[in-house]
Amino acid sequence: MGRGKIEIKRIENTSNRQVTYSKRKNGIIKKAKEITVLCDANVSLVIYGSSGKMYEYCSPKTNLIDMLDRYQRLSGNKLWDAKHEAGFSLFNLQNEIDRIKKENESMQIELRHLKGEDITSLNYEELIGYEDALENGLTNIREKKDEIPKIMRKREQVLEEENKHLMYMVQQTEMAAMGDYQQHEPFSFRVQPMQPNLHERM
Amino acid sequence: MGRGKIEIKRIENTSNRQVTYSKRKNGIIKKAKEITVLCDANVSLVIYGSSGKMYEYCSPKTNLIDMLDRYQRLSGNKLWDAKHEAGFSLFNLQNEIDRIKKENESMQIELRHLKGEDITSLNYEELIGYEDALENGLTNIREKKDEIPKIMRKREQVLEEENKHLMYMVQQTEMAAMGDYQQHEPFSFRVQPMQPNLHERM
DNA sequence: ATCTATTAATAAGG
DNA sequence: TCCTTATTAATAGAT
Repeated sequence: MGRGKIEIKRIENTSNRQVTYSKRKNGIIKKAKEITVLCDANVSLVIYGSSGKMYEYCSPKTNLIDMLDRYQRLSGNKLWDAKHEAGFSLFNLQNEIDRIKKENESMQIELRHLKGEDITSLNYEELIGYEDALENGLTNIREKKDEIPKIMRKREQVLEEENKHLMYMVQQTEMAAMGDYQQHEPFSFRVQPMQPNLHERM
Repeated sequence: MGRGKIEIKRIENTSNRQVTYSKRKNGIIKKAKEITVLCDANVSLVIYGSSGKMYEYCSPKTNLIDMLDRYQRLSGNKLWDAKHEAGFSLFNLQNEIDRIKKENESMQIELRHLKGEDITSLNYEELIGYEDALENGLTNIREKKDEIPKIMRKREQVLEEENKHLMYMVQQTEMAAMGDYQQHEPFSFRVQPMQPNLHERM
């Protein structure tokens, strides 16, 4: 439908392709809106081209979640498998959500168990397993915790030494200033810290 | 584009609406496929009408997850907010996924911390917190664990008593059978267990 | 972006 | 649903 017929294959001329993309994109969106109004249909449409900009349309009064739910209800996995060749993807998205939710749930349960909640349903072996895990965790945590006083002591020592060094520098500078009345900013030099990388977490 | 011009408003005649829906649906899907091929575009399209059947198209080599990711990257939340009036929904779905993923991640971290892994970044207060949680969990788990031998002993006792009772019943029955040679199935009665609901988990 | 010749979509009818 | 066809709508190429 234009000055000439075109074959449906990739338009090699970049600017022609861009122009056609823009025109046809608008056309599709218009059609989507029209079918929505004319036929009480629900449409969800997302387009992006090589330019990168993405456009979307979703008919009012619905959203993709509803559409997914509806799709799930209306089509079994078998139908889905049959349609897979089209490159459909909504199902994958739902699958991902399901997968994450399941993961979530099992982690929640494990967390509760580790905290000693909801453990009525656990058998002896499971209880032993959690006990071991907790003991192990406790050992690790306590090891780390007990390290901290040592680190603090070390840090204190380093700070003390740095302090001494600074005191010495200050004294030296004051002495120098005493002998030089031209000096207006007696303490303007930069003292390099002796241990600049002492940043262990506490 | 037809025998007459039509206004873009709901077609009240049901069968006309159905027919138009079907034709236009095919038209949109065709257009979607065409723009995909002609312009290297990516299109995701879902349609359903009042009939209930749902159709979808998604261009090859992409899927909705990729499209969502791309959308997220290309458009800030502000753009999203501005577009909200359209009834768009993909964002909601992505938000849900993000939310669950975040939840997931923080649980994974908490689990690792409880197991004493990746604790280098924890400060003293956090370490104390985990220590308390672990001690508490350990107490609960051990309490439950220690209950089990008691339950087992109790169950053993009950079984022993039940055994005695059964022995007695068997003796009685054998005696009765001795005095009655017509009896062909001497042990065919049902012995009721004394404590039918002893099903505590082990 | 706008124009317009031409093709494509489709409304109405069978 | 499919076919036909008159008519409108979309758009390819040019400006």
